[in-house]
Amino acid sequence: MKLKRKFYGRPTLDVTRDLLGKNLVHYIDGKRLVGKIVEAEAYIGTVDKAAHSYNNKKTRRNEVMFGPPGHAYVYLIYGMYNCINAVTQDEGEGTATLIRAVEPVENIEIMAHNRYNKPIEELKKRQIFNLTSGPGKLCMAMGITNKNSNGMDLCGDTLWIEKAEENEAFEIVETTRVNIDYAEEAVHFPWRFYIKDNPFVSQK
DNA sequence: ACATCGATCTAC
DNA sequence: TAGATCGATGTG
Repeated sequence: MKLKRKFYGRPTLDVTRDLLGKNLVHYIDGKRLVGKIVEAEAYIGTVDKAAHSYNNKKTRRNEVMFGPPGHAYVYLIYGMYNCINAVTQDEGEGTATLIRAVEPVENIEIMAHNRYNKPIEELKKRQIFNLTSGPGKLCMAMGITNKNSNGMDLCGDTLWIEKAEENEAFEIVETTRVNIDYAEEAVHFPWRFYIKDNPFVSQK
């Protein structure tokens, strides 16, 4: 069942925690690419020096962050990778959740092709666990780019998040975020959440 | 117009 | 641990 806009229009930390165990779905070329969200981080612009939206700064890149909740903020990073966020809270607040890792659920063989250009049978075990275990990796595996997905309505029919049919119980780990060394005091905010012991959680 | 850099990943 | 790679951003 597809998450509704009301789900996203809540405090960012609640949304971030609650996204764990949900399925990210990209309907592309007539196929559902699906991954279970196992790691996510909150970015809360007003008080967060790690956020693109810090200090209420709107730019052409991050304007989607300031739009209504339930939309995808997808940006290009390091010239070659994409990262996907879900916009949260209320319009104008500049808050979002970065999806950092998923576990492949449907059409993993397409993800293998998107990542390694090889049939899945030829992948080594460590390559399987490397398919979607990071924000850039999962976007590559699921065919999500800044060009095709930035600003996409997550309540539409192309890119969305849905409740899984069933979920094993899991424990949530709450810790500090990754690769934001420049963010001064925000470095210490415990705004990274992941499913304990899940092998698709990103390293470090 | 131009220099800088990044919410990353891979290969060495 | 260094290098890839390029659009967005800030500065002049």
